[in-house]
Amino acid sequence: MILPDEQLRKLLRIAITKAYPAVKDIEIPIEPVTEAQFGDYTSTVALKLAKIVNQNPREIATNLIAQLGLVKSMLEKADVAGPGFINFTVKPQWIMKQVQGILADTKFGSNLDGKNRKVLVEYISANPTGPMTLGNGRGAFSGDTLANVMAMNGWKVWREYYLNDIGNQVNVLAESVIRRYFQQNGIPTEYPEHCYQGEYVSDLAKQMKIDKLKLRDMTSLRDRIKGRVLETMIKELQRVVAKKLKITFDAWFRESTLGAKKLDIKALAVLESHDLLYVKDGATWFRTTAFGDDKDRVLIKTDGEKAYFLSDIALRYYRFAIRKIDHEILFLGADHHGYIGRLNAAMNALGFAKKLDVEIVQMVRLMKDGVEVKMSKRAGTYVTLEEVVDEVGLDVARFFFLMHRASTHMDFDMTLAKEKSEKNPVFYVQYAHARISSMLQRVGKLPRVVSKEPPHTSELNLVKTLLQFPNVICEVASSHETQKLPFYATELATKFHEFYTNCRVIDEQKVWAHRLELVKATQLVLQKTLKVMGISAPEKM
RNA sequence: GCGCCCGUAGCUCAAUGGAUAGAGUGUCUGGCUUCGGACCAGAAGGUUGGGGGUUCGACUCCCUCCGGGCGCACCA
Repeated sequence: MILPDEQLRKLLRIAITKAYPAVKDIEIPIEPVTEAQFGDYTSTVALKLAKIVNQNPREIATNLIAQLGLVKSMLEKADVAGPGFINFTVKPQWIMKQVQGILADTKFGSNLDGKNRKVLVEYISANPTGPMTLGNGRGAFSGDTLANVMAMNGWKVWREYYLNDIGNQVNVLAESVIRRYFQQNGIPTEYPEHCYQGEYVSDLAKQMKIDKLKLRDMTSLRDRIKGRVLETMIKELQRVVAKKLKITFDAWFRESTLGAKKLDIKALAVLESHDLLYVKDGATWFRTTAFGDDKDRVLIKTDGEKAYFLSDIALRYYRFAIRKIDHEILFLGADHHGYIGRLNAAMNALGFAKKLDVEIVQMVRLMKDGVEVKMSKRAGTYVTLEEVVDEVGLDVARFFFLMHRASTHMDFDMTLAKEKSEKNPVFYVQYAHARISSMLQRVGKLPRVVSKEPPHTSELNLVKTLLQFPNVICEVASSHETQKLPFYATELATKFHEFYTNCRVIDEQKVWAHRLELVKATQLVLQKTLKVMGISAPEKM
């Protein structure tokens, strides 16, 4: 089906070609208008043209309207307003007719912009050294939702969780477990600062069976149990992701795989071939400053161990050179934002510039009764994501996190979230869906009747909101701003509730046919909106 | 000190450089004999942190100051 804004854009493009043949490839913005006095849709294209053709924008708008041609089936009128807006008033019958289109189009909202290219979305990727935090949750829901949206945009989506299963952190975790175990079994030991402080370490220690007779030094003890500890932690992460967050990944990719496949060596060779490596103070450095980074970075440490950054380079080499991924979207916690510079340097060096988008997910400040709770994995003061989801419910948690732009700092007040759970906007949206389901059930085999009344404003507004859905999906896909979805869902629910209040669908013992269609279309779009956010659309509440 | 993010209604947050800055929540006032009142209608609430600049037009872009968060490792 053809959307109204597409249609209007097409008309304007023709008008521009006629009136201003010299102008090529100008972007034509079309926006829906909420205030009735300005019509249904508006365009600022005359204002944009003013700079190009050096002419009064109102004059341009008048010229363009004169060239609009015959579109009697759709347009009521087009007029100039303000500094040079072109306001379109669309015929009510035309708007109402689009409901059929929505119902007939099983792929309504989807498009083929992605051209079946491969996009890899990496999100969460919380380290297996502790429970997932609220910040992880934010990235989880954003990433998962954006992946859904990209799929609707015709991309082949691959969801990946990158698991840092090697490195010093694993040793620290194992040491923490051992020391806790000692404490639990009356073996004198200290518990140093660098060890993980959280309760979960004690739980892990209780699960571990450490053979006391073979106690030697910390290092050998550590090496003996760290594999088991790590796998326990990974299983725990996977349990929460699958069972609590209900998120499915295409792969849980382990950092250790990179070494096993010798990808780090291959990536190094690429950098070497571009003369981007040098040795200083016994370490191997990558000249990232050549790509605008603050300083060069070490890839191989003096002790011969690989630095963490090398893994990330190898990972990109794997994804782009071997797996031939077309694009990557990486969700990173804000505490890693300093990392973007060197990641981009790596992408440039490997020849994959601009193929990586890094989305920074800002910290979540946890509040309780209006007071901030300082959270630290290391200090062991935090509320886990699992606790929050259990407390407020997955739908509430997802909607709440998605409502906020990922780049903004946000407060999450546990007390408030619990208190307001009945009034949470997600219920408002779900209620609209439940209401529809109930209506459709009631309709049954009641006789359908056709109305000759002109459509009510609430009906028109509802249809216009439905017609916005494909645009919302496009906007989210290109901007990566997932908060547009919950806002759209709320608006759609509002428009439906208004319609419901003002227009009867089931009247006495008969059903108004065109309104029934509208209700069905609304249900369809509501379901799609909720589904893309990963939120349920209940029949009853 | 340097870099990134943020500052919008009492609170939590929206707003491709466009018309009178909007929602939810909280406060106040109304609305069900009939499709689900977890709803609807209305009121009040703002110098968009301050000050400059660019523009026909700035919450949005640039400069500066103030306030808050986070980074600045041969840790991961």
